[in-house]
Amino acid sequence: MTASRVLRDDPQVLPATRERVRAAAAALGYRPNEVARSLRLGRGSGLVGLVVTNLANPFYSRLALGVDSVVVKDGLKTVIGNTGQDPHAERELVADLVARRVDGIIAVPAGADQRHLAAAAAEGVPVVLASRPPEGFAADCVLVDDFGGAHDATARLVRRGHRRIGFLGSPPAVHTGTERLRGYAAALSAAGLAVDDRLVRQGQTEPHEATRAAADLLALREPPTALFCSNNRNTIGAFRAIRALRSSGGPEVALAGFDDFELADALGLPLTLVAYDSDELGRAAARLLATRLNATGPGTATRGRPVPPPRQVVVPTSLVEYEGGR
Amino acid sequence: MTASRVLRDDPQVLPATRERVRAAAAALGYRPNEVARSLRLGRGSGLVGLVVTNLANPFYSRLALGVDSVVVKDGLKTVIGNTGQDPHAERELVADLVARRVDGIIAVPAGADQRHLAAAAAEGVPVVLASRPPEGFAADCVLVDDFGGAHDATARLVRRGHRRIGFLGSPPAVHTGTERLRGYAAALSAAGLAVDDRLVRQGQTEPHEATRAAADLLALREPPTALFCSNNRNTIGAFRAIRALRSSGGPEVALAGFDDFELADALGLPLTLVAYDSDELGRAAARLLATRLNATGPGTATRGRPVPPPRQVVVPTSLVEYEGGR
DNA sequence: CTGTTAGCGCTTTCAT
DNA sequence: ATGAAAGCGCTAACAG
Repeated sequence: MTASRVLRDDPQVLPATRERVRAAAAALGYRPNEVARSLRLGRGSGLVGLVVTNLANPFYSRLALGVDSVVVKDGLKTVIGNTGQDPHAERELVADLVARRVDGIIAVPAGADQRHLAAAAAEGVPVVLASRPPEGFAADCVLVDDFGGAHDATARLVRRGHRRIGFLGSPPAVHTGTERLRGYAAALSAAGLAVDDRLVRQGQTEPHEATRAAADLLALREPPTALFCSNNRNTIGAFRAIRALRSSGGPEVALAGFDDFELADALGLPLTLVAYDSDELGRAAARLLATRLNATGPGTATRGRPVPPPRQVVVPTSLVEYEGGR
Repeated sequence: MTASRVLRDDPQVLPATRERVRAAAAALGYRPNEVARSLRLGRGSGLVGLVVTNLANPFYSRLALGVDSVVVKDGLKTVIGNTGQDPHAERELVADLVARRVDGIIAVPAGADQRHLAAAAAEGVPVVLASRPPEGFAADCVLVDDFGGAHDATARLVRRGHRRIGFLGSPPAVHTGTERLRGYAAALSAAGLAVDDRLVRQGQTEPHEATRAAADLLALREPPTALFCSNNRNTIGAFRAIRALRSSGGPEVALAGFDDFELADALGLPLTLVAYDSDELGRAAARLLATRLNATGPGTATRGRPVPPPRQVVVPTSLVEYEGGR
């Protein structure tokens, strides 16, 4: 018992005793069992669950890093679950995190169905959404200015004289993709241009799929003179198609896309990118979670205390130009 | 009690009762508390700790993905801890993972001091090292063929006629860096060339540092005609220095490096890279851990049963050539 | 087949 | 300032 007090820095211990305990603990290499602690304390396990679709995508790894940097400061740890786009895996993962009594969940849901997250929230596990808004339940969330960023990038292409601008994006179920499509469409409308469905290709998740889709667009009878891509996977894929076209003597095609990425300056092609701080996205999500944990007390369902209303943070975007000169 | 049995799929339950329990559980949205389970079972927490220095480096995120893909199949989860090169943070992290009773730890230690990992292993938590061999204690490990890969890449530069080849690498404390330096040196020796210390720069961790170091080498009175870099951060940094030199009318400098990376084919510069399957590195590490968990039983210190000897897996490398044509 | 007892390692409460 | 008792949610071992 006294040992327990010492190791928790309870002041109610005689300094001499404390030292003896400390010495003994050190000698034995003793560390308290965190599993037993969290069981007794009734709080969560001191873990924050992070649910992403693909850690290999730098967007998600930066996000994870941002989350972890804040989470660690609160003495918690991050459990990363990778779902690989599989909705079933995501459901299982979330349920398991809840069973493990994580203190909170930060998720970038893959699809539109968020009932599993709603269930987690209902069981008293605070949920923060990153990059997608909550659907059908209340939760904090951190968004990127998808609409604005896409709008600005597209508008810039228009201002440079492009009238036929293709769109490459993720599957329609992904919120960011559709928001960015909206931004693209709005910029066209504002310029008095119609959205030509034949120039819109949604559904590419990996660069090679995007290369294929871009090549399709560029092979049309009336091909676009510029492409706007809704994420880094599509931009990289489209880049390869454009480069191939150019090296086979075809016309220059302008390229713009959402997400900045490493080596974007080195591709030998002018490139307009919508940049934002993806670490900050993670940090902001973790901060929202921390606030909520402080407000409601970790682990327990809201016990009487007033629940703060859901908050939403929007991370701003900016346009970056890469000259592509060599 | 009966409920407990049902939810554990214990066959000793009347089918009718089982259904009633299942129905009740579903109705209540009941899920067993994993924290309590692991406390009672005495096993670990069903978590595998992964310790890396920088998740934003694609090498580590791929590794993490590989680890997770295998770990999940065994019904476990991965806790990722990012240490940001800080040895102190790494010590704390490992101690904390042990206190959380993770079933095992997979680590890519940042420095040469591995006493914290040895301590974890001594407490009965199986440790698997990735990309560095254990120092001063027994543990399974997965290595890349650092020496061979570096040797082959350097030899190829030599065969192309280069006689002054610079080396850019990580701090000397990093095992891979020194092994790769050895491979570089061996290839030079084999060709009758001496290692010129003025052409060796160790210590760069981030691309911008590598750019600086490469620029230094290229500004020497007798500059190298080729550079070999011991990891992707250095290769990318060196690339920028070489590109800058070229665009200011300087000579062409050949570039080779360890680690393949996305867009390496798109840099407009010929590039020789040492490629290997970094997902496989993670998967292999996780498999080693799984084997050991099956052998010793999770959580408990080796209780009498014979402990299998440490195993070592080496992931092979291959050379990849990127033409860099535009 | 189902229920009772006991205890995993810790901490809160209540003595002393 | 220290210790004894009880219990967090679960399950192994033993009844019934």
